[in-house]
Amino acid sequence: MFDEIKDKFNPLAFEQEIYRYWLENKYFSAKIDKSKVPFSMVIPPPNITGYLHIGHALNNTLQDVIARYKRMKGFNATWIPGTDHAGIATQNVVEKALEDENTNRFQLGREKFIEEVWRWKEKYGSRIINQLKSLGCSCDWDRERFTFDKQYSKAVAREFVVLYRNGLIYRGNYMVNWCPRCRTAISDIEVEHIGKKGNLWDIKYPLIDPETGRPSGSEYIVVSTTRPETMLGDTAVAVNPEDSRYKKYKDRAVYLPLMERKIPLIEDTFADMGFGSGAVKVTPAHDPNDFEIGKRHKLEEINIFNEDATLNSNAGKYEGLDRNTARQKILQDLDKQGYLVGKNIHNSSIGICSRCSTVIEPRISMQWFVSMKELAGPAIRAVKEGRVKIIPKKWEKIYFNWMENIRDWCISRQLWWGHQIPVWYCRDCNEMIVSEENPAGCPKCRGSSMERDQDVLDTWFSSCLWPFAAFGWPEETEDLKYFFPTDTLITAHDIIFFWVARMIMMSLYFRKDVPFREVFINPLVNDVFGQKMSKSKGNAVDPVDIINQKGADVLRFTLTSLTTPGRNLNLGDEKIEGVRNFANKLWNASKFVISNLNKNGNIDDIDMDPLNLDLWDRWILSRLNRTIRGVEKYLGRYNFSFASRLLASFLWNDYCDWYIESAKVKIYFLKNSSDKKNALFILWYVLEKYLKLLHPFMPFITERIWQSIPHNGKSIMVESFPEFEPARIDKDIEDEIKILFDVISEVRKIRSELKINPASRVKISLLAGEDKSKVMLEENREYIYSLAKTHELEFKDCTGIKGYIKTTAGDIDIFINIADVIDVELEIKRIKDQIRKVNLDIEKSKKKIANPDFISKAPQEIIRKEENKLDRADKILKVLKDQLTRVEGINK
RNA sequence: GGGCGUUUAGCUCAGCUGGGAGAGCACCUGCCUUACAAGCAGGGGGUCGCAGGUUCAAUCCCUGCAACGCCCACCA
Repeated sequence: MFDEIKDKFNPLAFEQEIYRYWLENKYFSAKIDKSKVPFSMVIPPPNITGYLHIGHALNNTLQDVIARYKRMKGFNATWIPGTDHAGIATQNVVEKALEDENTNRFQLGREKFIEEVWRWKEKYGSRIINQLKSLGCSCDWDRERFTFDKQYSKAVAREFVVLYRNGLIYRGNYMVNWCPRCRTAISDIEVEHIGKKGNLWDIKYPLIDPETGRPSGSEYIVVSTTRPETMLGDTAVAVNPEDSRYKKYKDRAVYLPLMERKIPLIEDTFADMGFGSGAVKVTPAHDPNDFEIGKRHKLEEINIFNEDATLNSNAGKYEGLDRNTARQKILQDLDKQGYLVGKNIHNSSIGICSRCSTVIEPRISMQWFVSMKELAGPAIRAVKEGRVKIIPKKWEKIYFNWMENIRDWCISRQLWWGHQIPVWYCRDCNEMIVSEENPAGCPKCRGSSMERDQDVLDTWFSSCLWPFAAFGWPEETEDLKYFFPTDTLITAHDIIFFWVARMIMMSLYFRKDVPFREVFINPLVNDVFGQKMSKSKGNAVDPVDIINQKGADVLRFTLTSLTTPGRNLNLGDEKIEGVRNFANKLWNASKFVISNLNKNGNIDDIDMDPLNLDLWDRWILSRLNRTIRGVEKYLGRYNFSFASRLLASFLWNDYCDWYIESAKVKIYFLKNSSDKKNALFILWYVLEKYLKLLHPFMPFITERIWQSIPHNGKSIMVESFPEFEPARIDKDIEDEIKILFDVISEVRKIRSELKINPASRVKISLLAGEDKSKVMLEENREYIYSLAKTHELEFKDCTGIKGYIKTTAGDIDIFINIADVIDVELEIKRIKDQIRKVNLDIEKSKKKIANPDFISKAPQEIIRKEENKLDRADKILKVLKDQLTRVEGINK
C-alpha cells in the first residue's frame, strides 16, 4: 500500500488511506496494562450540533500532538472522545427544523419531540466526529461516549441525589435570568452583557394627599428608569433614609400613574442620593435589586410578564403587548397625561441570552440551585496548591476571581431535551421524592400516583462529570481505576467557568481527587489582522476547506506553529502557504534520500560507527539531538510554536541547506565509497528519527514517508519517540563547522555583491589564524569548492597580490581572486560602506571603554568582551582600508 | 465601575534572570545548479507606543500617560 515516493507532494492522495490503516490496526485503543504507565486525556466534548470550526481544529490538533507524543514516549495513552447533548443548543436546532415543517414541539408533545431529537442526533450528530477523524485525531474511539447515553444518565442522577441529600441542592422561588425566546431559566454565566446606548426617563409620581386620599396636584416625586414598562409592576418608591429632601414625605403613599394604584414610599439605603432625584421606583418582580428591596420591606411582587415577555393580565390595558411595544405605548400615555418629565441619554449594559441573543428578562420562578460556596473552597485550594496547574498562569487569576465570588448555580431548565431532574412529587400528599431510580410509590402516603419534575438539568451539570463519568462512573470500572485522574486537559478560555471550574469542583467532591493535573488554555484563533473570526465579517477560515485543499497536516502544523501560550493566534492564507511549502520541502528531501538509497543498495546492515563520522555527520547529529531536546522541552510547556519552529528550521536550515548539500558532494563527487555509504546512512538515520519527532505534529506525511524508507515496525505512530542523547550534542563541532559555514557564506556574499556570474568559479585562498581551523578547511576543500563555487583553493597570504580582494570571516582571512571579473566602482562602493559601518562600531566601543564608570562598575567579562570587539573591529578596518587603497590603485 | 492583556521591520509575531535587536511573510538583486521555482544564493529595512525614573548600561526593571483588545459587575 505504501509505494516509493516518486511523484509530487499531494497529501490528499494518502491522508484518508493512512487514517483507515491506523483504525484497522486499532492503534488508537488503549488496553489496560498495569505494567505500563497510563496517560489519559478527555476531549472537550463538542456539541452534537457542532461542525468543525477553526477553534475545534486548533484545540484538537493540540490534544492530538500531546496524545501521539505521549504514546510514542511509551505511555499507555488514551484520549477519550465524545459528544455533548447540549440541551438548549440542540433543542433550538431541532425546533428550527420543525418550524420548516410547519410544526412545533408543543404540537408534537414532549415524548415525540425527544424522539425527534434522537433521530436528529443519529442523522447529524456524528458529523463533527468524522471531521475530527479527517484532522487525524488519534482518539480512543472504542471508548467514545455521549453525555446523554444510558450510563451517563446514571452518573447525573447520582450527582443530583447525592448533592441534594448533602444539602448542596435546593429548590426555591428566586429571581433568575429568563430567556423569553428559549422560555427557560438560564444561569448567570449564560448571560452575556453588551453595552447599549439607551434612555433614562424621568417620571413624575404624585404623592397621595392624606386629606383626600387622591393624588396631590402639587406634591410629587420624580423617579428615573431605563425600563418604563416595568412601572406597571411597581409596588413602592424608595428613597435613602438619609435623604433630607424626602424626610417630609415619610410614611406617605405615592400614586402610580397609569395603574392608578397607591404604593408606599419606603426608605432603603439602596437608593443613591447622588443619582437623579434620589428616588427609585421598586419593581420586585422584574429587577434583581428591587427583588431584594421587596424582600426587605415585604412588598408585593407583581409579575406583569408572560413566559415570552408579553404582558399579562396584571398589566391592565397593556395586556398582550410585547415588552418593547408596551414601552412605547406607556411612554406615550405618560407623556399625554403629563407624567413624563424628562428624557436623558443613558448608557448601560443589558443582558442577552448567550444562545439566542434575546434580551434577558429577570423573572421570579421556582427553580433548582446548587449552593456553590462549599464546593468552591476545595477547588480554589487545589489550584492554589498546584494540584491542578492552569497554563498560562494568567488564567489562574481569572479562575480565582470567579471562584472567590461565586454565586449559586441555577441548574433547572424548562426544556425537554436533557437529563430530567430525578425528583418526583406524590399527587396525593405532595411529598417530594429525590431518587436515582423511578420510585415505586410514595414512601409517605403509600400512594402510587407520582409525577416527575418536568424540568431538565443544565447541560453543564452533566458535562462537569466528564473526566470520570466518561470512564464509567458511578460504576467503579477498571478504566476509572486505571486512567483517572486524567493528566491533561486542553480547552478554550471561554468555558473556564462553565466547565473547567465545575469539573474541578465535582471531581473533588465525588472522587476526592482532581480531574486533571494540568489545564492548558489554548489561544483564540483570529484572522490575519488579529480580528475575531466571524461569518458575518467573512473572515472566517474553514478548517474543513483547508483539510480538503491542502491536507490535515498542513492545517495542523500551521496551527501549532502559531500557538504561543498566552497570546491569540492570527491565521491567514500566507501562513498556510508557508507550511504547505514546508511539507513539500520535507517530501522532496525524502525523495532525494530515498532515490539515493535505492540506487545504492541496502543500508540496514550498517552500524553507525563513531570512528567513521566526519565533521558533517557529527554536526547534524548534534543538531538533531538539540532538536529532540528542544521539542520535548517546549512540548512540556505547551509551547507548540517553539517546538514547531524548531522542527521546521532543523529540517530546512540544517538538514536540507547544509547536510544534504554536503552529502551530494560525497555522493556525486567523492570517489571514496565508504564516505558515500556513511553519508547515505546518516541521511537515512537522521530522516528516520526526524520523521518520528515530527509525527505528533504532522502524522500523515510522516507515516507516508516512513513507510517508504527502510524501517522496522508497522506504523510510525506506535514507534518510540527518538531518545535524546546528550553525548551527541557537540559544541566544539558546531563551532568548528560554523567557521566553514562562515567562509562559504562570505565567499557567496562577495560573489553576489560583485555580481560574479553564479556559473563561474573563482580562485580563493584562506589564511587561518589557528592551525586547527586550517586543517579543518583543508579537509573540507571539496565542500568549499562545491558550496561556494570555487576552485584552486590555496592556503597562503595573498595580501598585495594583484587581482585578489581580501575579506574576513571570523579569524579567517579570505582572498578571492576576481582579477577578471571585478567591477572596480562596485567594489569601491562596497568597501566604503563596510568602512562606514565598522567606524560606527569602533566609535561606540571607544566611548564605552573611555567611560570610567563603565570600567569600574561593569563586570570584567563584559569589559573584556567590549575590548575584544574593539580589537576585532580595528583589525577589520585595517583590512578594508588596505583593500580600498589597492582597488583604487587598479583604477589608475 | 473593577481586573487583565497588548504596543518591537511594510504585515504577523519571537526576544529566557538588564550587557551591541531576531524569524516568517512581503520587498529588492541574481540564478530553471540532476530532491524541491511550493525552490536556491544574496540584500535592504526598526529613535523596540509616549514621557519620566533607577543603573556604568534599559526593548527588558519602576512610575505616569496614550491607543487597541479581552474579561468581570444586580449603577435605577
